[in-house]
Amino acid sequence: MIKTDRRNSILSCAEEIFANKGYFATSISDIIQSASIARGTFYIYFDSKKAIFDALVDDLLYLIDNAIKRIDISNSATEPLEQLKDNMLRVASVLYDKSNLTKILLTYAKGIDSDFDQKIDSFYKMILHQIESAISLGMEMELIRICNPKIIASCILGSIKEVSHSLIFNSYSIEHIEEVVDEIIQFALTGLLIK
Amino acid sequence: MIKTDRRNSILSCAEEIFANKGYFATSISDIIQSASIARGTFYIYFDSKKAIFDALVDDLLYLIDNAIKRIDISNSATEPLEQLKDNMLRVASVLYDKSNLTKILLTYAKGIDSDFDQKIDSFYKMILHQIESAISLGMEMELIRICNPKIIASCILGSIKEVSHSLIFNSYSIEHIEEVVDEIIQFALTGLLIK
Amino acid sequence: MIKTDRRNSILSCAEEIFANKGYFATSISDIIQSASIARGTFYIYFDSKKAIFDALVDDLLYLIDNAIKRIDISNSATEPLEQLKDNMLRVASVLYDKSNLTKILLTYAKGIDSDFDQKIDSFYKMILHQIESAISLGMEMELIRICNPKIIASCILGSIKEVSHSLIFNSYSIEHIEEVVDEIIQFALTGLLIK
Amino acid sequence: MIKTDRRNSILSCAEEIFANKGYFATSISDIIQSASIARGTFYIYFDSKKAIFDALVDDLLYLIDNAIKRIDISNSATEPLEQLKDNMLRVASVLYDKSNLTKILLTYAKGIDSDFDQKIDSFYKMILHQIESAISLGMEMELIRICNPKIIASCILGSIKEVSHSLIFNSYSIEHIEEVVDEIIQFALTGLLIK
DNA sequence: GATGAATGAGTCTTCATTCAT
DNA sequence: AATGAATGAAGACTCATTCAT
Repeated sequence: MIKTDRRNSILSCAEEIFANKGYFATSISDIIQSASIARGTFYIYFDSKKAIFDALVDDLLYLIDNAIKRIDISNSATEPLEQLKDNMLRVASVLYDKSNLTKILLTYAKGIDSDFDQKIDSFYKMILHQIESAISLGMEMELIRICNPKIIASCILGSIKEVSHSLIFNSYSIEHIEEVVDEIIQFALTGLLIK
Repeated sequence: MIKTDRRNSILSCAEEIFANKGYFATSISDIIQSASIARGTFYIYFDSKKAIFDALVDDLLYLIDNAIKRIDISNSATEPLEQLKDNMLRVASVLYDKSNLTKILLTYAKGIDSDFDQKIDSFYKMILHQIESAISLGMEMELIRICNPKIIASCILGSIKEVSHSLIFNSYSIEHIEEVVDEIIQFALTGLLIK
Repeated sequence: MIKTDRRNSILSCAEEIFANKGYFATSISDIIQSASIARGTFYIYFDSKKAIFDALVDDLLYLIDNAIKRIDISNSATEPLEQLKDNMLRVASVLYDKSNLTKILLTYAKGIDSDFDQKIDSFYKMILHQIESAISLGMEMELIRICNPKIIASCILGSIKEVSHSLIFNSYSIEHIEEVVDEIIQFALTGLLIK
Repeated sequence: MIKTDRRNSILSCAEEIFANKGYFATSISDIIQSASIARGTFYIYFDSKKAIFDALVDDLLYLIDNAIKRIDISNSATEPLEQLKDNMLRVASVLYDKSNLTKILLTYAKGIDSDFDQKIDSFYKMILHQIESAISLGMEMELIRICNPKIIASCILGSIKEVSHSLIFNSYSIEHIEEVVDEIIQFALTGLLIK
């Protein structure tokens, strides 16, 4: 088997197992059994259990990061709201496509490795920071009411995480995604009260 | 030492360590060292590592559960919104008081034990269900606009989780809590757009 | 079993096995089997395979070091030659007593650990340095002919090592030791030629 | 590449690595990387790791063996002492030329393989025996004083080993070799005492 | 002849749990 | 009740060797 293919095959087996059992409950034995390879073969492709987990998480973080485009507020651009929705749809599509990786990310918990903990932390901080900036900008442009951008950014990130969690662990089908994104945006923009 | 006191002392040591290192990175050695007891003593009070973790999480789940009162819509009661805010403040106060337990709950990850995974899952499902019911009720009473209660319930739970996460891991002081709760409620009720 | 006893028992089993099979061919399994303990028990007493080997070698180096007394050339002291012989007898007695440790030391080879390699190296350098100093002093005192002290120090150390090797691996009995020491001293002092 | 050349190229790479890292710390990976060959290629030329090590050591043992000529005591021959010195110079020259092999031999330790251990052992025993015979002969010819030939043979072998060790690991230059050999011979013949 | 992906036996090490004192 | 020495199952990782291409 070609090296790249084998590597991908191992990655994909590991992905599924990590997603279902979590990092600690997953053993190298689980992975090599699922990938039908020998113990040593695993270590040709990955330096350690940590390393393969890292590779998987990196993949997803990279994809999410790339799915988010900075909102362009020049007049020539499409409506900021439209761009926001596009961003969310792109992210949603990544999370949906890579639902196992998303499970891993959403149920990731401290304690594997401090470098690793920090990487995840930094990633979420970066996302929070982007949301916060967007809110602050909206406030300056008087599109968004006065609020505490830090708290609201957390609300928005939390909403996305939790909804994703709900959907992925209840295996929603892709068709509903746009509806879901709309619902979240609507909620964030206008709240729940009847006007 | 009285049995209950010793048990509590072990619990409280374990709580702090679990909160800071996570379940897997915490060893029985860590706990008995911090509690200044012998290895055997630990097993007099708790059946296993799982058991003490379970006891800790149960504590918090119980407190949170008790902090949430079903909203009373009889005329004699206070405003539903006021009741909602009181609920959130009570929960916030529990989370704040038991910040170590909250850390444990917020960074809990799959893989300790399937019974355990399910317990956490059920707990959140129950919370989601309560929020969902409240929203549905609000819709019936025409206080709340037409929306998908499942999704919105996730948004609200996610908001609360993520904001709590933010606050606890950045050690906010208790004084701000009411402000934070207000901000979340305001966000959920009226959204972000300027009217 | 008392901790110290157990530790010593493990040490002594390991000593024999290391002496006979060498560091690499000795496995932890060999040691625990010989000591009749469980795998985990070994690690209560020693951090690693390296660590127990280190402890053993340290023991011997310490004993050898202590057996060597600096030669006192004040008039009040016994003859330097007598002191030299006493030193050699004391060292010989240590090597004989701890013949397994001596086997380990004499057949030690690079490659276990660079820190470790250096420790052995330093030890021998220190011994060489002491011999060299003694020779230089003898030259100054005009007891010893002009020679290259570095080379001669190596000859003397080499003689001692090789003779020890011969004796230990052919299990000589202790009674001959004084005769052997005398022979070496005689050799070093007057050489082989008939005058 | 011609078969012999490739074989030699592998041998020479292995030689250097074994010399610097020792047998156990040297992996097949180290060798094939240094020799720029594929893993399988190594096994075309050598049956195993042991086998290549064996080949290297054999080389040196053969050269040393050949450098030593039995001392001819017929009247027509040169002085026995001159012959002795020639022997030592020839051996020294081999050790110097093949300093990596010499490093390997000098730091060889038990545990690779019992056949192998025995081969080294036998080699040294053979050398010891030759020295011992020469001494005994010298005693019969009344050139050498009465002594214990076994012990003295060990002293001489040990001296040569240790001095070689010193020189090789401190990278002496070839010019000093004759001086060193003279020093050792002088030491062995006349000892250290001022007459 | 050459390659290098694959193998799997073998090692070290960890740690939750037990139990005699 | 308390102790802590002992346990051993289980896990991660290494590396000499093989073999299909």
